[in-house]
Amino acid sequence: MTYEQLKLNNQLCFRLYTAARLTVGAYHPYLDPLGITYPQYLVLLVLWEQDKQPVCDIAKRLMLDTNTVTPLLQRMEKSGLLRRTKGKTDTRQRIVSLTEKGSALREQAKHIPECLSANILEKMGSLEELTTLVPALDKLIEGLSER
Amino acid sequence: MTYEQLKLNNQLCFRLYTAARLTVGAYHPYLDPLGITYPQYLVLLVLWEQDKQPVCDIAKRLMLDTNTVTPLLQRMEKSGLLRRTKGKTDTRQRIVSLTEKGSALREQAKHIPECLSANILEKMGSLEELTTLVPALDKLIEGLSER
DNA sequence: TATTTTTGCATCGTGAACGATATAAATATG
DNA sequence: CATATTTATATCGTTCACGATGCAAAAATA
Repeated sequence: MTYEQLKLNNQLCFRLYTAARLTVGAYHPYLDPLGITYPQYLVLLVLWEQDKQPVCDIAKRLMLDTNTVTPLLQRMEKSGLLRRTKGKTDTRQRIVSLTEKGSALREQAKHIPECLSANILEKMGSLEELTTLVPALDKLIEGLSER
Repeated sequence: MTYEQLKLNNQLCFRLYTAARLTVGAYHPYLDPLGITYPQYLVLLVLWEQDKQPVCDIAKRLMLDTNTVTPLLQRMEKSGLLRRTKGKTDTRQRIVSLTEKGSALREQAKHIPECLSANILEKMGSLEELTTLVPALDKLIEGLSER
């Protein structure tokens, strides 16, 4: 019995960790001109789908905790992408809503997904294998996220 | 033509990003008792395979830059897991070698991969789908990492 | 050999992630 | 109604990830 399983190349998690890092990196050429980071882009995706959400709903959607999301939102408020107002029914809540600037970015971001697909397609030859990733990742995420 | 592609649920990268986070998180119960983080575990995996490597080789192996790896190694040196000595043939290099403590951790870490597999198996029912991830992730990583 | 370029490592600053902890408001329970 | 618990958010500290930059040693080139 050796240490075979302790070899880096046998580790699924390292692949996920690396693939995620590199994929986020592939967004840089498209997000830099908009002046936003990838996590900020994710927040915008959520708000573009539905504006005016409390912090906890955004956090749930991104599967992050508020201690990650709150500072993220504060930075985004500072850069004028959104506003954080006190909730009316529940005064503990902070309702996050897009500013004009935040809303307008949607139009500029519209083509990012296809740009990225094209980019990856060019580098990989085919997107076939990537689509097979989706259900497996979903199952993994579901398994690891249940309490 | 709508903003369909801008929906969070249609984003592969978000899945990768989330799956990676959650999987790293699944290591916590096993790494915390050893007093190391996941990136530190990765460094140890590399050094356990081959001791006494220059910083750049470790960085290459982990597909990270030295500006990430150097502080990581400095912290690990501080906690007594490794040493960083000046290279003899090439004095620019810093040769990283395991200490007694760093080497000894290997025995304790030996069962982590199978613990994690068992853990995930329990939560997902089957590991079948996960093995299909490996070749797709490898191809993605290769595509995104070429210069 | 002298000069240029590249390489290996380090430092700095910023933005995340996340554990731990705090606080006030809402809700549940006695 | 009073008290206990939960919930929504925030703050703090540590560790990463990474762009930008600096520096000295090695390698390449003139």
